[in-house]
Amino acid sequence: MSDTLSCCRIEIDNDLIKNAQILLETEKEFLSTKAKLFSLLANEVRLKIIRLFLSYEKMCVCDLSDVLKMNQSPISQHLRKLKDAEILLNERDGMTVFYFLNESYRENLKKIIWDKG
Amino acid sequence: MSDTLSCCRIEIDNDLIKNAQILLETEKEFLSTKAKLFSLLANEVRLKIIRLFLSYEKMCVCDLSDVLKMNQSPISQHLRKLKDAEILLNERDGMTVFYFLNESYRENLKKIIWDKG
DNA sequence: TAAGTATATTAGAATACACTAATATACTTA
DNA sequence: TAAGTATATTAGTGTATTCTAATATACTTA
Repeated sequence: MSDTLSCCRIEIDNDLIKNAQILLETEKEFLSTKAKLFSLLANEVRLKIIRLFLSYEKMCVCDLSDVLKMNQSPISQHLRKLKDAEILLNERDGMTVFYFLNESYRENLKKIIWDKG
Repeated sequence: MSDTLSCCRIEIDNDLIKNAQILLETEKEFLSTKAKLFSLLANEVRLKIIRLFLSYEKMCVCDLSDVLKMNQSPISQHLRKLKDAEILLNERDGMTVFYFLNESYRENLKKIIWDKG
């Protein structure tokens, strides 16, 4: 896409175009980070997992596998993504690995998920 | 995936499993709807478009095409998705189609996009 | 009406995603 | 140490997403 205008309209507001570009440039990193967060929440299985951790403090992979009636492998893969994003943390207790919410995300996740809309 | 347990752990909390399943079943539609909303916000181009409409009342396809430096076709396609979800509305003025935010979504979108996290 | 403009739609290609199946790893216990 | 268990990882397949290129539609104006 070139930098030339996409149509030849007369009433083009060049200030609007310029200011809007500056706005997006200013918030570029922020919006990119947000989009990545939303893409994690966009998957129903991951959204369910997060929803569960808003009510249940700790769960192991088996618990989630049983609750969601899914094989262990995809559950592990989803947990990995949530852990990479630091939304979840985990700790090992013997053979069992317990996952739990990173508390610094709790309030924001509650708002994002629960607010009307 | 069968309904049988996914591991043979002793300390399984059957009440937790059952209650968690009931919780998800209760919120099933809600979570599914939310996941769809998040999938719209998960695309950087669409997130930028929504962000723009939080600051600029109305824009036509050309405006967005110029601001985002993208061809008209993908912009139209993204706008279609946002319109289908009723996040955006539009109105035609001659040859120009102006898009604008569905005001009933504004506060929620502001919260979702802007809150910390 | 004919030509021109803004927008919408479609087909197709490249990429990303989420699962299954198989296997690897880390830990426990006989 | 050997066998068993919970979790993690990987390869591969089917599906979904997002773009480009081409074309269709709706409107305007000469």
